[in-house]
Parts: sequence; structure tokens; C-alpha cells
Amino acid sequence: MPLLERERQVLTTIVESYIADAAPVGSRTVAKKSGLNLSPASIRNIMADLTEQGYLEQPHASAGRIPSARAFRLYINEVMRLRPLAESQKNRIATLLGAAGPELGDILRQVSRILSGHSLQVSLVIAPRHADARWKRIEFTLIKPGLVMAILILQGGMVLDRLLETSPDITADDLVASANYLNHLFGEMTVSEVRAKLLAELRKAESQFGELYRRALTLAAEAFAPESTRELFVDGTANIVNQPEFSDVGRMGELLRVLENRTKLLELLDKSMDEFKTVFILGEESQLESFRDFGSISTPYGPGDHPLGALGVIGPVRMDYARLAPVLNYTARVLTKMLDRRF
Amino acid sequence: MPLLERERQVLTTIVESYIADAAPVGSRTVAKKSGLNLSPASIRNIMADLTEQGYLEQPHASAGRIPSARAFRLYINEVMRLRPLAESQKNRIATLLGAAGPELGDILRQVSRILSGHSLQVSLVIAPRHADARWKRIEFTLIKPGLVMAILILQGGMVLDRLLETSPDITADDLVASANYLNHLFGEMTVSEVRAKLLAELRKAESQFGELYRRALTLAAEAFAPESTRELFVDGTANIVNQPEFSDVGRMGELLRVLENRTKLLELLDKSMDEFKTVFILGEESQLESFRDFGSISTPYGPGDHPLGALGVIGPVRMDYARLAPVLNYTARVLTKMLDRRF
DNA sequence: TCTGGCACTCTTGTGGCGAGAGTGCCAGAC
DNA sequence: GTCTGGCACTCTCGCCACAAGAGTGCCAGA
Repeated sequence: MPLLERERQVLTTIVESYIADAAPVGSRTVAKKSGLNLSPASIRNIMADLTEQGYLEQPHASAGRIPSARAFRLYINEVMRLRPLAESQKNRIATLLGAAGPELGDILRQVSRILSGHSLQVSLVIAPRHADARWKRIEFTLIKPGLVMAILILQGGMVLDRLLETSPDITADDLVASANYLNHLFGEMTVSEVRAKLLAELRKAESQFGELYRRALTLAAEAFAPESTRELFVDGTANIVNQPEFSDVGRMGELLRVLENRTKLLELLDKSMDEFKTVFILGEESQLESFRDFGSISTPYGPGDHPLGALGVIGPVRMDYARLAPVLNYTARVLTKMLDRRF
Repeated sequence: MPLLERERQVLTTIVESYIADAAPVGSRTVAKKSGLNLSPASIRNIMADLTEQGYLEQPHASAGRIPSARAFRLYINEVMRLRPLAESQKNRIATLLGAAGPELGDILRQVSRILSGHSLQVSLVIAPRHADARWKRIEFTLIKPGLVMAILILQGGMVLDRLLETSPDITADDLVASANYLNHLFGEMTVSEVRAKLLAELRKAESQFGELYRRALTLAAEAFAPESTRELFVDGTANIVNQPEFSDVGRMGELLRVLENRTKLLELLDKSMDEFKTVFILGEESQLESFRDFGSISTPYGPGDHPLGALGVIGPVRMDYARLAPVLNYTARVLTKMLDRRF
């Protein structure tokens, strides 16, 4: 059953007070802050109901209430108003990002630093997912007989390189021809489209084409085979020691362990890429036992038609989502523009 | 004045006991473990002397002694015997490293993971320093008029890429010619040698050479200009919560802050590269106030004639240096061989 | 020169106690 | 019926005192 208006208002007050103070909230405080003009005693009744419905939790009998993940979920979905960034803050973010080094890695690292600085949480930035980027050009370079460096240039200045072992009789000229052929065949497709097409072409080549094309396709297939680990930039781990929920070292260790589990972090961020919008994941929702006490926000970046990567922050369930989401969104927008400008 | 043999033996006992237990050591314990056949009372006298000389510290009047950084320095320089790795451990390291992905980044990340797993400390791996790597080949690719991607392939499979803005009338053929010229000029030199020579050539080009060569050199100069941030792989931060010295959250925050200061971490590791040997840095020796309570070990990797990068661990001053140094050395050796095999 | 003995210091753990915060429930007011 | 003031109850937290334990420094004697 849906919450009564009063109940919702009490819950909102509790959530916002808890976000601000990280301390259990008592009926007296709610009575004063809620604007409902009810006495603490009445508030207590409402709070008892909310507790029964799973929105509030009581650390112990005389300690006030703490909003549950469920309460945060309701707050995020139905109550929260995002607080737009001040112009001055936007300027600061844009300026800092402009000061990043020239390489893609430098830029993403800087984004990560900016986010952790502005959120005072741990920040995550995932490098563009190759599969969604457009192929610009491939080059093969003969290092020595039998060893070829394949270099794939993708949209946004991403460069993928892979060392390939080949038959020793492949010449530099063969490689140039192969590259030309492949560039012609695959130009401007996304990598995942290339992957699909590659399989089809390889089958065709078996029967129809000449040796050269078969070779070119084989090279490409090898260069593409295993998606290499996506790069992930993490910053701001030092921030968490300042948060009251991490005064307990054990809790801190849990977060550090989560942060070392790259696969799980990627999963968290990928969701925002798949849905192409800002995504909030709270505690249990992550399907990850060790994430129970944490929350995350993530936002995709990339041009309008398809996301390239995502950025996010991770912290205690009690985060100031209304303030942080706009920070992420704005940063993602600036980053997208920067990448766009590259090509 | 040098220590008496007895004093040194007592000190060694204390250091080793402290490394094992992380607890202050009392005279009774030393009397039992030292093998000196002295009573606790005599040991107490010796310990008083050592305290006076700055080798021991007393947390409070009745708590046993703790070895100072100075004591660890003495221990490392004059007493410690490195404990060679068991064959089984060597095998495990080699196997794990073999399971790394194909790209250079994958390999270094895996090294970092292996080190943190085997040391139970925080591990650091620094990517090869470009300056010391040999130039293999440069390629320029025209992305669109006025925008060129420069790709520099270095020894060991390192690939540097940089986006350059150029005059819009440069053609793809110009670029090929430039690359050929540069590859001819700089092949097999180290990057820092190239940098030096580049300056000289640029001056010559002003007066003597034609437009094309000037252009090639200018491109190269741009591609080389700012050394981009070196990549640094950190792993095992979750390990530190298990160490007694970090039961205090503040201490932990200090370490996390150090770990986010990439410049300082690079300085720590660079020392082992400059001296081309394993280096131990203890507390104050780092010239870094916030490093007072920590220690580090680092080892260079790379072929015999010049180091490419370094790897290390960082943890409390009380680390098992005798066990960890061989782990680092062996890992560095395996890594060097892997890079060598690439080219 | 070494050792046993002894007084002294400091930490750590425990239990008791009071203050403070917050709750739940009830009887009465509106 | 709904709201409220009052009250008893519970639990945490800080404080204090106290005892046990670990370790020291020093001294007198072997």
C-alpha cells in the first residue's frame, strides 16, 4: 500500500536529516524539522508505522531511527529534487578538466580526480568501451619477422595495440595491403559491428578470396579476439576515512575490497551505460553481499547516439544523491564534448 | 661508535620479534629468544643503552621496546639475510604472470596483483619509463585534415600515442615520408637520446634541409614534447586493514593519502631505477612527513644494461624485508624476461 | 659483570553509576 | 477519532575506581 502524505513527509525529513548528519534521527528532531506541526508523540506513532513497513531501522531501543535502503530508494525515485550546480562550480570543473594532459588516459584520470574532489567520495571512471566505439583505422607494423604490432585507432582518440605472432614470411608490403583492405572494409563501423562482420567475411574468404585477403582478415580477427581489460580509474579512497560510517576499520576494509574487484565495479557502471541514463544502486540491489552498506551513482558519457563509458561515485548508502548526480551529469557532459572535439 | 656484538644481537632479536608480532618486546622475551644466556635484568641494561643511542623506543613506561627506523636501517644494511624463495613459490608466480592478458597494461596489472597477494602489503608497479626505452618505429596517421595521430612504438611493446594539430595541407603521403625519415634517423636510440638529438637536428634543419624534413622533425618534436604521466598500478590496499598498525583509522588515512600522491610514489620507485638495485626506504628517509610511519621496498626491472621501470611494496615500517625483497627480485626477473621476449 | 629482588609505573579490562536520549504506551483533551 | 503530555522504561556513553598484568629501573650481593 502506498504511503500517506504525512508518512512520506516524515520519511523525507528523516532521510534528509540523516544525509546531513549521519546520525539516527529522533522524534523530537523530526517534529521540529518536518513542518507538520505535530508533537513528538504523534511523530513517534508515524515512525513506528514506517518501521513496521521496513522504511526505518532502529540500531537499538533508544537511539532514534535510521532510514533503510528501501527508504533511500523511495526518496530517490519519488521525492528527491536534483540541486543544479552553481555556475562557479561548473566553471571550476570545466577549467580543471581543461588542464588535463593530452592523452586519453590523462583526461580520464583528471576526471576521476575532479569527481572525488567535488564529491568527497570515491570516484570511478571507466575508459570507453571499445565495442561501442567507431573504427577509424588499423595499422600493422612489422617488428621483426613473425612479430607484428597491430594498432587500431578508434573514435575519440582511443588506441588499441596488440602484439601478434604471424608466419615469418609476411612482409611489410603485405601488411600495408592488409591494412588498406581492412580500413576500406570496416571504416566507421563500431567495433562490435566489425566483430560480427569479421566472422561472416572469414567464412566467405575460405572459399572465394585470395590469399592476401584471407591473411588480412585473419590478422584482424586475432587483433580483435579477446577484449582486453577495460581501464578503470579510481580516486578519492582517502576521502572515506573522514566519513563517520567508516570509523570502523572493518567497514573500511569491505569497501577497499569492493574497490579492488574490478569486475564488480564494471558491472555497477555498465548498468548506466546500458540504460543510457544516471543510475543509482543501493546496497542489496547490487546483488553483492559485500556491497550491502554502500551506494553508488553512475552516469554514462559519450555522444547522443551511443554511450562510450561511464563515471560514478561510490560511498555509504547515505550519500547526498541530490547534489552529486548533477555533478556527475555535468562532468559527463564536459567530458563528452572534449572527446567529441578530438574526432 | 659501533655497537657491541651483544648489543647488536639483542637488537636483532628485538627487530625480528617485532616484525613477527607487531608488539613491543620486553626484556624477558629477549632473554629467552636471543640465545645470549643472560637474565632479563642484564638485557634490560643493554636495552637501556640501545634506547639511549636511538635504536629503540618506548611507547610508555611499562610497555617493552619498539625498534626505531634507525634500528631497521641497521638491520637491513648489516644483519638481514635474504630468505630465498621456495621453488613452489617461484612456480606460482611464474604461472600467474603467464596467465596475464596480452597487452602491456594487462601484464603490469597482473604483476601488481601477484605482488600484493604474495606480500600482503600494498604493491606498486610503474610502467616502463619511456625515456629509457629504445625507439622502434613511429607512424603518423591522418585522422582528418589538420589532425594527426602520432604513434610511437617502443621496445617491449610500449605504445605511445598523441593527437597532433597540424597545418591542414599536410597529406597522408607527407606523413609516410616523415615517418620513414624519422625511423631512419632515430631507430634503436633511446627516447632520451632522441630528445637530445631532435633539438640539434631542428636547429640544423632551420638552415639546411628542405621543407619536408623540417616538417618531420617538427612533428616528432611535438609528439615528444611533454612526457605524459607514467602509468602506475596499485593493488592490495585492502590488505592493510588486517595489519595491527592500521587498526587506527587515522593511520590508514595517511597511507591512503600517500597512495594517491602519484608523484611521491614515483619518486620512491625511481630511486631503485637510478641506482639499478633493490632499495629500502624507511619512514623519515623519504623526506615526506606523511610517510613517517611507513616503509617501502622497490626493485627495478628491465634488461641488464638499463632499467625500464620498477616495482615495489609499501607498508608499515615493520615489514618482513628479508622475505619480501626476494619476492620482488624474482618477480622483476620474470617480468623482464617476458618483456624481452616481446622484442 | 651478572643476577635476583623489589618498588614503581603505566595500560587494560571490569563493574558500577548517573546523565542523556529516545521510545512505547496510556489517559485525557479537543 | 486524532492528537498530545506525561511517565516509566531501555539503552548508550562517559566517568571513575579498582585490580591484574606487564615491564621497567635500580640496588645490593654473588
